[in-house]
Amino acid sequence: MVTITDIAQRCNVSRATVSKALNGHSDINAETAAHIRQVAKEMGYLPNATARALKLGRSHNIGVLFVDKTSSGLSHEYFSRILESVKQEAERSGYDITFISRDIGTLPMDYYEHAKYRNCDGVIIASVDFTDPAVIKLVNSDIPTVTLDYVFDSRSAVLSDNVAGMAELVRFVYGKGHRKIAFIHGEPTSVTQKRLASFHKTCAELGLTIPEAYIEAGTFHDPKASGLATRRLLALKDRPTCILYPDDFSFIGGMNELERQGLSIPKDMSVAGYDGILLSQVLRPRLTTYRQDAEAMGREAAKQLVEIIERPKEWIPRQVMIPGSLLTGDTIRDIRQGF
Amino acid sequence: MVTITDIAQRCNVSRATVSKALNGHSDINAETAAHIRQVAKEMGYLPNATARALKLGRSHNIGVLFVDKTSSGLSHEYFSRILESVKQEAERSGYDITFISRDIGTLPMDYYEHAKYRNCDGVIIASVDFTDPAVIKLVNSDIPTVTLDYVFDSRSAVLSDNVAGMAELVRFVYGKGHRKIAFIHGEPTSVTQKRLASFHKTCAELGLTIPEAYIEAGTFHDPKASGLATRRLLALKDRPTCILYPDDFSFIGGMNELERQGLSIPKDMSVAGYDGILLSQVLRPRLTTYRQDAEAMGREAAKQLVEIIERPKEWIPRQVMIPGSLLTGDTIRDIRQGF
DNA sequence: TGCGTTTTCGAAATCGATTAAGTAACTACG
DNA sequence: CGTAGTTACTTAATCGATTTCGAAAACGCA
Repeated sequence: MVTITDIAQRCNVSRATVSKALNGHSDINAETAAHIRQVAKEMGYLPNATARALKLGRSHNIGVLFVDKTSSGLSHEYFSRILESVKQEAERSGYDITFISRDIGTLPMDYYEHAKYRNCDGVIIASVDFTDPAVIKLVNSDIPTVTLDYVFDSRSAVLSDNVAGMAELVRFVYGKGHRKIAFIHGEPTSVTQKRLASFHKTCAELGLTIPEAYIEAGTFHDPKASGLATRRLLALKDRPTCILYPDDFSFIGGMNELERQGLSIPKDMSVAGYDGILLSQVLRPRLTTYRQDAEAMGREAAKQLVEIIERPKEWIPRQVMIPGSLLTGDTIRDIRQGF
Repeated sequence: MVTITDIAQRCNVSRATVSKALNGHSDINAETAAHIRQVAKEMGYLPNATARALKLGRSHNIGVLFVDKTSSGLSHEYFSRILESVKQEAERSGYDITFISRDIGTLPMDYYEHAKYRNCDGVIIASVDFTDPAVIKLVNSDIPTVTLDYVFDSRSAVLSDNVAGMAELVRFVYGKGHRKIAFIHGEPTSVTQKRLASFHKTCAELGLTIPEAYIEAGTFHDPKASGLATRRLLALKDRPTCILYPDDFSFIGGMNELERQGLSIPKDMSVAGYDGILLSQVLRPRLTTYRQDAEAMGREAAKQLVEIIERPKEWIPRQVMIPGSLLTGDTIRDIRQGF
């Protein structure tokens, strides 16, 4: 590896001069600087990120904290899209991405310690149990963090607009004439809480009274749970005409159950998902769903974090709400009178 | 952050002694070492990975190279499973994972330069265009690499056993009485080449003559292409009784086309996928497919790489073949006489 | 006691880069 | 001409850890 010392010898200047020339300091003669840069290029010089990090106390490395659980980790398209987007935006600003987890090697570390150990300049947190003490410790530490879909006091967060999304979905369904709308929700997370509240609020605004039985507890990313919930809904005396699922993937369970009972979508039952993953748009009929803008979320999270890292003085914690968009699909039947 | 110097002062010993005590060198008195370790723990000492990396020339950081294309990057479950598995195994050995890409920040870098810049001890390469000069440069460099599903000379590789997988799939289908088996394959990659060759070889061994028209060119992870290929197959005078798809996800396109033509699976057409992603096993009927053991592949790749990094002398390039397993599913109809 | 050996620890160099402080040499100006 | 200011560069310290070499102390044995 060619180092700054090699260049210095070759140019008959000190290492300091090379460093300054390469970093564009003003106290180096323009010609000298140009020559040094030229030689550096010829020799194929690359700065050593490690040495730089040690000296500057900045690693230009961003940690990402995603859970490992198969259920909602990288296997979930929503999160893999976010990750990809975070990565791209971070790289545009000169940052690399490193995964943060517990227990690196034999030493037991918590998330904070791992991030410190790796000198991460900041951490992006998504898809974790936000009540985990280790997560809370990290968020309350000296390391800048940005969370996704969860707000911590005095910390920046990027949020998918679940309230608007659910409202839009319900209004769309209502617009197609549906009055009996069931909702299978996910685990009791803050996301679920928001969607549920928005569901109730929107229904109330529309003058709908939703029976208790139309609200079913399911699980994110779990077709089996959705299948069972669907079965319970179909067993009701007064069946809903439309079922909203926790997410697109778990809808598959509902799809199977409907098929099993000989009901066709959307003729006999209207359905909608949430997320707008690739699968939802290749199914036929195309699934009506609300697409979360994972790309924008990842991008925004990375931007926010870089901002905190590079301009800590002027930084003020912000919660950025990212809107999604309705994918109308073909799974909501129009049951208005006269249609 | 508490450094080795802090501990040294607190213990009234030199930094050298602390370092040695912490690393278990033999020239430190057992009691002294124990005391130092005790104090280090009390003070919450964590080694600085950056400083260590600079001095030792080893970063304990593994780069992973995945393409960014939406088609087959992280959004593909096969690769996200591999990544997760690589990460877990790497962490067990004390390594972290960093993404490698071109152009970090403003400086244009190729993969090799990026890996060098970050002092990666090794790189795991998957899901890329293996003919890309930048990839080839990396593979032929001084940086240890392990490739997935592709072999470079004098380099270690971990391979999914596509030959055995396809053979097993074909034999299973044959065992159910099918003689007219069509195969929609993916892009002309080495994986496709192997599956195709294995398909032909197995058919020959079974005494089957497969008409040219039964071999269709599709695209991985692309339901649309599979849908079109399916349509062409269904338009044949002498239709196949079974269609093998490039992968589980792209099968969705075939599923839609069959549905559109009023054909039911497996009554009117038998089908099989490849990969064994979650989706395949929540569909009803359950998809017959060959599950690639992505977890084992990621684990093995990480193990191999750590081996190269830590024991470069005794290392010999190896190609490890990872077997998968047939998921019989319910999409192959038994059409044997008398059944 | 004397000399070689072992044990235990420290001083100092090192990894590659950055930067504060210092130093020539040169310029400007009254 | 002398002083102040500018320009262009160097010296040396520094980041946090590791390691070679050396040295003092303790020990062993005749």
